[in-house]
Amino acid sequence: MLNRLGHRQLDHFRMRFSTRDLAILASLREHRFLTAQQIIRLHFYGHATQPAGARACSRVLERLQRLRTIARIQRRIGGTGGGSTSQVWTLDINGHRLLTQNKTGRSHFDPSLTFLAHTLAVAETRVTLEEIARRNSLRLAHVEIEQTAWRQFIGTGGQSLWLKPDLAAVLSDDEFDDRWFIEVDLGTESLKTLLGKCAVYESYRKTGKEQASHEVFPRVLWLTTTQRRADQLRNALANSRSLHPRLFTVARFDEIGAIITDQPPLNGKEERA
DNA sequence: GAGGATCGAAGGGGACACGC
DNA sequence: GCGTGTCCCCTTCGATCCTC
Repeated sequence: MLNRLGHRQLDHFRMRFSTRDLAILASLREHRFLTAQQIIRLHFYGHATQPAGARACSRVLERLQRLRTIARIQRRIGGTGGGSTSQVWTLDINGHRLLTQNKTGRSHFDPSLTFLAHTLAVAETRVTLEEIARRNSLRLAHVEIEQTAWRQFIGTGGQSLWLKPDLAAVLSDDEFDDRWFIEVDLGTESLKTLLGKCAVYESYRKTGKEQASHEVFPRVLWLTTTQRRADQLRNALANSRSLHPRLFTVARFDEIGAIITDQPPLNGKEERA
């Protein structure tokens, strides 16, 4: 295992890294944490068989770990079925330095289970969007994760407010762009909190700021883990008098494909010039 | 209900071939 | 020599079934 690399060593390794190596590091920087399974789905999907891709991925991750560009975190997130506990990876000290050119770099930390679960759920949504795009001849033209997706605006009272989507995405085909703000709900917050977030979306929509840049306001997709939770949120939105009824779509995680490919646009799809 | 047996999915390692 | 692709086999571990 290597220790922290010096500048010359960093340059040497940067030149030796393949495009895919750097893409894996970039994905880890973007999402902070990814399971091995998500890395396979993002970067090793073109192999003859799924196990071949998994094996190739495993070797690449081991190599990157030896160079201290990535690290395995101790905590594992369980899935369904035996052996499905997936290893969770994050950038290590040399990975940060390679990508950011900074002098110090930083080592990874062991996150709380709640934080990790939410971060991985957001990553899972992004990976799923990539797969939907591949399957439907679409392009995930633009994607912003958490902080990069946040929007600052001035509220009606003149106060500075932040809209904080978990993910902002643009799916494109030859003619149209579909814009989405996506919120990942793991059932850890109250319905009141969720409706509060919806109200922030409504306030932001009324500023016209997003429409001025892209002509349309993105549809807001709430992804929930259970049908019960989806129904509760849907009912709460329907009973609200202050929220635009067609602005919000609520669905379970496993419905995202149908929602993304079938959903009619809010104000008409944005046609590119 | 508790504990053991079995099943199945996924991870991991060895080996070989191939290309650069 | 090194990285990569593939196949094969073993191990691990949660879910499920079965027996008591």
